[in-house]
Amino acid sequence: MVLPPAIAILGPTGCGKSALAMRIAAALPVEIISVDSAQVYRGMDIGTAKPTAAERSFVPHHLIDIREPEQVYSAGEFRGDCLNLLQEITARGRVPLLVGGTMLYFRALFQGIAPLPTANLQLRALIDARARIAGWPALHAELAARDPQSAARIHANDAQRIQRALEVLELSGRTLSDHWRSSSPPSSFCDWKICVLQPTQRNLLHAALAARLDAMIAAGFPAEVSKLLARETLSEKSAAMRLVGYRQLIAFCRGEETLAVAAERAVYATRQLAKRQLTWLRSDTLLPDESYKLRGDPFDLPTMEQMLRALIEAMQPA
RNA sequence: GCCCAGGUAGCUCAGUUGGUAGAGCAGCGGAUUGAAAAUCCGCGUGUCGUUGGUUCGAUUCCGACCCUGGGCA
Repeated sequence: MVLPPAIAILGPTGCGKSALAMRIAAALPVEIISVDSAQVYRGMDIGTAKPTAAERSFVPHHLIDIREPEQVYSAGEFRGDCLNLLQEITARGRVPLLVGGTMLYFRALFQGIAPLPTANLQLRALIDARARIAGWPALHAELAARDPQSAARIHANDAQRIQRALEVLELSGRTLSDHWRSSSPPSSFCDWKICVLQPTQRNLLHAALAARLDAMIAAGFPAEVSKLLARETLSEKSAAMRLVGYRQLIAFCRGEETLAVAAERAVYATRQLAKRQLTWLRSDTLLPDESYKLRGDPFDLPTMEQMLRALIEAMQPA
């Protein structure tokens, strides 16, 4: 599959991806596709650092506010939605600009993803119940008997992946490894420009993240969490309520912790998220070919200016 | 000034009946296929406050001093 020309910006949380995107939008006719598993949720604006109303009216944004917090979204759905949007935006004569930090979504787009059965909440509840009695290592042993390849790859403590592997077995009668063999092929994106924002000084990123959380709290983040907690349909175990910041502020909203302590733990969680994102950026399984990449340190302003100019020049219609 | 309790990893603390020490959190590295801001794995040398004494050997016992908290004046 050959994808139409596009620009992608990927980098850890809080490193200025959106700001760079807005500067590109000021110079090129783009539409933004959010590659962010948290910004899909309606009503979760402050804590997910969603683009402002002004930014969203200045340039069209896609894949933001497409789910209620009770619902789920997935890498597979993202791939489908994104491929459709790439076609539509290109047909409108504009350039798709992908911006985000959910690296699994980027990989699903760049490398393809196997056509697997979708999540089945009933079946998951069933597997959870069995795990409570027998323990996850026992279910891992069961997986080892039915799908040795996946069991060898998945750690006995990794409940989430053991559950998924068993779920796929039950729903399709085939092993995960078997599905992977019929994986959709990697896309070809030779006309793409991929900007990788990779901070070289971790302390600068950490300072930016702490400052950003303070700003979020000043902007009413705790009230946003309270409002979500008041929804009777929303479980604290749901994916949305486990998001960085939200999960930690719940303790404050229930009066179990001071704001200072909850905020400190939220900053820890944010730093750990950024670290995992940086691990993805260093991995060579994310993008197949180094040649499409423009790498830069977002805290090194001259480098960023240079990158921006090179990018706009490259995408300028001939 | 006197009395008491402390001083051990970046933080909170455990421990060593004398053979130079380990948890949680933080941090760092890695994995990552419909929950991915999720989930999981790996990584622990630090003047054991300082200094003298006893001892083959002291972070541990004894003395002095310094610092912190509490109490009494």
